[in-house]
Amino acid sequence: MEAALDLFVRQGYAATTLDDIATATPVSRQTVYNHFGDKETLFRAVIDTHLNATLEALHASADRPTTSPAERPVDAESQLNDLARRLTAIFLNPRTASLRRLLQSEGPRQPHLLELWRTRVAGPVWSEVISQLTRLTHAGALRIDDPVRAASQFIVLVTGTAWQITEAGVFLYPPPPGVDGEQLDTAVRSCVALFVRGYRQTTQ
Amino acid sequence: MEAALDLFVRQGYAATTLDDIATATPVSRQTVYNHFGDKETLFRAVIDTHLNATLEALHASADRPTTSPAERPVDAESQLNDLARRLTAIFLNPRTASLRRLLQSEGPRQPHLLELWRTRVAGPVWSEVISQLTRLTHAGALRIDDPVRAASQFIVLVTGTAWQITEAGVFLYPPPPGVDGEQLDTAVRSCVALFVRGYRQTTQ
DNA sequence: CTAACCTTGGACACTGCTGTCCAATACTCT
DNA sequence: AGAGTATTGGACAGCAGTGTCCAAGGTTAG
Repeated sequence: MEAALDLFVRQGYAATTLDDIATATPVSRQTVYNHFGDKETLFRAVIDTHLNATLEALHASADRPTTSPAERPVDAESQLNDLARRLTAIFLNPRTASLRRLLQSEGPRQPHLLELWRTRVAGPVWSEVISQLTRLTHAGALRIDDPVRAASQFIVLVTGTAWQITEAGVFLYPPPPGVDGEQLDTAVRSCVALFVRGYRQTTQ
Repeated sequence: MEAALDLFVRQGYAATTLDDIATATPVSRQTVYNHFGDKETLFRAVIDTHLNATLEALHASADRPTTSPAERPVDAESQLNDLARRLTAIFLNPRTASLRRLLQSEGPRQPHLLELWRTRVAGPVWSEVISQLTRLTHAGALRIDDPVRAASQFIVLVTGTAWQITEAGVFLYPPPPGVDGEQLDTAVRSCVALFVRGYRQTTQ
């Protein structure tokens, strides 16, 4: 299954043959047909499986931080750094990243898959960011008029930067810089710092 | 040619047949073969053509703002708003957007195309942003220690927001909101405002 | 008008992929 | 060990797409 996902991601649905999958896998082509009957069905099963795995990882990650609630000092920057770290972790998780790429290339022809992604993955992430930001605003640590917009900016900053540094190679100027965890961390932290500075004193 | 680009973008290279292209086009399949001889050659020609068009548009856009040089008041926010507007214009230009999507899906198998994009499109954009930021820093309007990082953040904020609002549909929570020029403009301006607030007083 | 050239559509060989069938083999469970 | 089940590889039909060929029209220029 991971092999299938990998091939679909790297070569696209149309260009991936069942022979490719079979040879990259401990099972034979015939067995694949026995199980799924169809290339299309296999494809959906692959997506489904990995989407569910992503969802579980997401929920597991969502449960963790709630354990240390609002009692601790409202240091906006450090809290947002935590949030940003979680965001990048989700974003860069190999499974999630592959799934994202696959949906991006093959999604337009699978609208219900996009819908699933939106409601089950993007939705929770957004609402978590929004709720954290409003909480920090109510606590007086930030001053945010439009939490949705601020959340959008936060997400764009953090994930965009993570994307740039890792998969970046594709479009950005400094050619593939060799993924460096430390470098990524400081870059993300710098984004959070920018965000906090921008939303600390003055209003929109 | 536009039709071919469109089909390649929407269906991917492998899934697009020459019959598709021929029927979407005023010429016949045979004529396509007479001109290009090969599907692969056609593909490269398509990319090449549109990449050159993108380059021309880019240079045309790059020439314009240089005409009003550094004499005018150093109002960081308005100048960066101009820059951001140009960035989004380039980013959302239909030709450029299609090309970007195509390179993203089909790029890994065409490394030299990626190289071209990097050096001829991404490179100039980055260096322009960097030079503007350093200029504003020297003029005392901003305080930026690491212009490359700041440029990265600026680009991520602006283009990421533009992407979210337009093509977004794909991944983000609020489903396709119907592209609204005004809405986009205020969102981008809000990003610039955030950036300026973040880089105005303090350092990092 | 005529000659050279280009386009068109239809036919076609060839290739590679999907999906099926089957007989041989390996595995599992009791 | 033995019955039932799953897996394997090989062969194969059907299909779709690429690239070629060609003969019939169209177009352009002298």
